Amino acid sequence: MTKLELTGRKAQGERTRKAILETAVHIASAEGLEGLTIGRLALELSMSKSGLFAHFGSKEELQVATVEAARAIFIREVIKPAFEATQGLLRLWKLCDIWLAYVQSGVFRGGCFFAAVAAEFDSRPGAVRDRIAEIMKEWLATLRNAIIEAQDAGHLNKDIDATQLAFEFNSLELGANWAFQLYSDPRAFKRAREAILERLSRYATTAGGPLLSASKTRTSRARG
Amino acid sequence: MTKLELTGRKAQGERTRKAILETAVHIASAEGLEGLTIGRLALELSMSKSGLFAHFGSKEELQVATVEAARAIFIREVIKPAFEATQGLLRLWKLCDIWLAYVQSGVFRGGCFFAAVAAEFDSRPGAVRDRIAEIMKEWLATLRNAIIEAQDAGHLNKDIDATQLAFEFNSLELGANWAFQLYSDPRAFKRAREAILERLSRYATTAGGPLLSASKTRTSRARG
DNA sequence: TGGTAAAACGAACGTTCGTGCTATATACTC
DNA sequence: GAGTATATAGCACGAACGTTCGTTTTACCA
Repeated sequence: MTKLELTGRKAQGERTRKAILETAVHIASAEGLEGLTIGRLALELSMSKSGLFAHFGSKEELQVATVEAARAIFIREVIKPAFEATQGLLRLWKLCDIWLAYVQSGVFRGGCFFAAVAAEFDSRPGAVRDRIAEIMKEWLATLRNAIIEAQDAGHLNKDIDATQLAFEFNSLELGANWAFQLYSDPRAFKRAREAILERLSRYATTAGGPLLSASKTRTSRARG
Repeated sequence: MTKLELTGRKAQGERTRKAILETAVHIASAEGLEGLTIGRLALELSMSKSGLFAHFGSKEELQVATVEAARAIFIREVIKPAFEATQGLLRLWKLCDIWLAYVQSGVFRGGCFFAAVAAEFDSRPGAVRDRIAEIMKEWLATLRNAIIEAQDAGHLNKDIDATQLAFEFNSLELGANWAFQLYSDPRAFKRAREAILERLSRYATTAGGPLLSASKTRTSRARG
């Protein structure tokens, strides 16, 4: 019930907090969670530093909240759409394809939020780093699960190592993000897709193959 | 001649500069080029901020010099050792294997220097970003060249796309670096090696195959 | 309409940042 | 040993950082 009420004394604060975090995610994806300064954030939102600060209590809390907000966006924009596909090879492919499309779309100036902040915090112990590591592990586990489900559905060869393949797909996605951010070259996404599809089709059973080629043309049409 | 003289009025300054940059590379690999502050650097080297600052003139120049120093280390520790191998499949494998071993060795607290600073500066235009992009392009070109040489030597199938394969290898290396920095899991290197070797052996001709298996056992023995 | 709690503000705190300016210490040349 | 260029130090600056404080505005409820 408390989640649904849009008015009330506490409602305005909640709305402001949401607006702050939305801007925070955008800034942080480009300038990092440390480059995300409270003054800069306040300026962008036309509010006072102190008024903004009161919503969080410390910079670290702001950073953690920003990470959490980015996770919600990621789930909404990538995970959920991919999970509309039926479990199996198609969903696995959708997870990768939508991830790449989302990064390429340029919704965030800095590309993948988590790739950016993971590199920033991987040598900086604390609550922020811990949460980032958890969330990226979630993502890796989601990939791995999708692989196993595709195996269980009979779409994918059963004797491939799901952890290994998830690692490879994740690496290719990170590689595409890296190349696009540094060279603005959209061919990086094509290369990542090609590499992923090559593996999928090589490991696909006769039952899984058709699923894949159907998805491939559909995606191309949507992008072209 | 000027390069060889180790004494002279200008010599001391050169030596200090070198010492500064060596420390700078270590700090920057972990805390980033922006987290690399002049005060912190001076403290670590037991010298004054202004005395240190005089060697560079601006923070940006210090950052560029640090990037240059990291490049020199990378060439000395990865490129040169790999180029001792004969041109062809072996050298290609060495480039990847030594890169992974170097990151795994933990010489830098923050893992691959360039992976770290590329993520930090990819949305920050300027001389630093430009130099980082150039150097990483050099690395990608080195990989691509090694692939083409392996093809020319008859070790590798001629109809594979060298640019595509270089992208995939680079991605797997970045992925291993990412996983190791975030989870301290050395299995990430094993996974990257496995993925690279799988591709190499699949694309290897009958002439190239033996080269690879010889190198594989040699590396395993060296690491065990 | 008056009371009240939440929300936002403005000003200031102590630090640290990069960057000047000026002076001193060092080491080489003549 | 005097002269000189180089290398380092000391000190101060303006700006920005995260954070705290007391106050004012806003919006709901009785």
